[in-house]
Amino acid sequence: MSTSSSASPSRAATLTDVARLAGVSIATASKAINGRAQVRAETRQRVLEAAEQLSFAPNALAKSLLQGRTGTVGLLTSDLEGRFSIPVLMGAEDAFGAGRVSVFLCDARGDAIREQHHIRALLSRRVDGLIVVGSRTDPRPPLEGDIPVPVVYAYAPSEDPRDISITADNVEAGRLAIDHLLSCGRTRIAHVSGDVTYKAAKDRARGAADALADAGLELVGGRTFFGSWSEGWGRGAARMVVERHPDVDAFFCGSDQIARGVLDALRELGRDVPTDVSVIGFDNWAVLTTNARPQLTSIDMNLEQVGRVAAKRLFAAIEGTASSGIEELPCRVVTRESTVPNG
Amino acid sequence: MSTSSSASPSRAATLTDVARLAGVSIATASKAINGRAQVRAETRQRVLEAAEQLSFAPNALAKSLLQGRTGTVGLLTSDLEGRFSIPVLMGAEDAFGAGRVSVFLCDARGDAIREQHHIRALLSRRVDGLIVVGSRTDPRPPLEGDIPVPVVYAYAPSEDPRDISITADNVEAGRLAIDHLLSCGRTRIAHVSGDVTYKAAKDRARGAADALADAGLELVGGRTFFGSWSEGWGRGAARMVVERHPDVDAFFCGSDQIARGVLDALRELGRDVPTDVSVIGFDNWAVLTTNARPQLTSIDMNLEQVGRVAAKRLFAAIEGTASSGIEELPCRVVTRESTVPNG
DNA sequence: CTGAAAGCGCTTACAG
DNA sequence: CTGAAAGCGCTTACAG
Repeated sequence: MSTSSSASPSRAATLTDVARLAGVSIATASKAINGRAQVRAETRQRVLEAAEQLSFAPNALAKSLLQGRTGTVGLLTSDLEGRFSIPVLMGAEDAFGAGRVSVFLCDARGDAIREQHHIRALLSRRVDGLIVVGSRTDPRPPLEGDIPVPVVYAYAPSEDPRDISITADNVEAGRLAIDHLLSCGRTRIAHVSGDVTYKAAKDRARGAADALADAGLELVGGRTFFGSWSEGWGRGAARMVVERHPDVDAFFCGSDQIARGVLDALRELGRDVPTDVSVIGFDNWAVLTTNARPQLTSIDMNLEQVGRVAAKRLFAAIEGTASSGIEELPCRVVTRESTVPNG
Repeated sequence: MSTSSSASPSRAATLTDVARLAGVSIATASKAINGRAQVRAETRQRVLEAAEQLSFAPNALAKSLLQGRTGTVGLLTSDLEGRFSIPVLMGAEDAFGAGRVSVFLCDARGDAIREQHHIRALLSRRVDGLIVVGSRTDPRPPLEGDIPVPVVYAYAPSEDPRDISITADNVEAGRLAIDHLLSCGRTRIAHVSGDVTYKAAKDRARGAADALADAGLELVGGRTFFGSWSEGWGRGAARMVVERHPDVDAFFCGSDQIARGVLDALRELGRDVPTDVSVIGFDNWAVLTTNARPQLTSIDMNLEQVGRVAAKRLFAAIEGTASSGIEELPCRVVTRESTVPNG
């Protein structure tokens, strides 16, 4: 069907080419192609056929130059290999709509110089706006310098309350996790989490403590066990908790990696999940949750939704309808085999 | 330090603004800013100061329109959430250099219509070239239609030998894995891999068989055990292999997920890794390899390098220096605790 | 209904 | 060394 030969790319056709082939002026060709009313049907037909025949794709650069809008946005991240940027990016791409808005992706790799280079380049290319994605929920310094277009911060909010920031509600997520475990009939709940310097870790712990307090309970051990975001820490912490608090009946883990470690330790200690102990993870990272034994219940931060909302807010800001401040979006529980009601 | 207020974005300055402020013509301003020789030093200084003061960023759209080159490329993927696109993308971004070339990222989500929309949009934006990233090494149909710019296929090669494709050498990777196990003194080697419909799975198996044959050996069980790319399959396959072939002393796994399953099964069967049995995975996916017990030796496909080379080939093609055909890049062994020499 | 002309922001010969 | 003019590809009033 396709007779394409990528071996011999031809010069892109211009409106002048189309007009010439159709035997009209470029003004008329322009109107015909853009569906303006004042064109005779027969003429429009002739122009469209010429355009088709030449595979005419209107030069967006020329259009943008006239209209002062490019229909492009820049997406700045420092965490491409991490698992935060990608869902946000997909959500944003989704919200913009395929082809309507094009996204420049830039990874600064945590390097401030590199970030400056990228910002300069993006502004030169006249992006209509910028989305800045971070990998931690700790507020970050706003972009430096005079940015003549709207900026939205996704996942990692800006320190400046006048900026627009979209992130996940980690306090509420902590509550969700505990409420889920409570609804499974658990009351002796331990919270094993990661690096305490992360705001996300502290927020989840606070939400968990609040939810337990509301139920007249408290965490096993009286506090959150902070450590690192690793399976190894999960294993060690689980062993310690079981030894000191043999009546523990549930673990709320600060990440799926920690949860995997907890699951392994519990199996080796002869505690059945979910019969004896329920386990809930965090992040809902498929490669970890679906391969776990048993499959892992986890909290999903709906990062694609964060991206989608960020894109919408950016749109609104471009249109001049400015919101501002930090908007915290809800997380959700994804139930799998590691937690069951009244287990 | 930064007095920026992202709350009040100002209109982007133009060359006319700079020229006016410096008291020169826009032609002179242009020359001064672009380092052309024919400008008096004092004049140049004045122009540069004006530009600085106005945060002047030259309009790349206007420049591109003149020069017929945009300094942008499109990166088309269908596998953003997967683990193949991101490293390739990072490598490409790396090769292009921060700010010199900007990358439009488009995720088609496996939808042909969506892909067409993205291609149209990218061509409208006059990208200088296209990189198409796939998640499987099975050759894929080339992009449809008349693409007036060079295209490079990364990881997933094009079916058309006239196209430029860069991928990883999975046959050689199979040899590398076996050679590593042989050099650890292993001779009873099993190969547990994933979905047999993947060319990558078949290629790795072929390389493994070839390397063993060169050493006068063959795979334990006389063949590769194909299954799925999951931990569950790794666990089941390992149990089966150990039962039928108790003298097995090494596992070459088709993915790190499979390897994690194999490690778990071996531990539960009381086989020590790496003393009794060596295990090598594939993909070198950090979250799996570094959290494994013991840490997992794995094959790294150097996907960033694939991206870097793809970017270079695209550059060359844009400059008119066309290469063509499939270029297969070497993989490498990343040694960790799960394999040791003469264990 | 159709087309000549101006202009978006820039660069590049070409005069002065 | 400096500047007026043409032109990249398009759209949009404005005449005809």
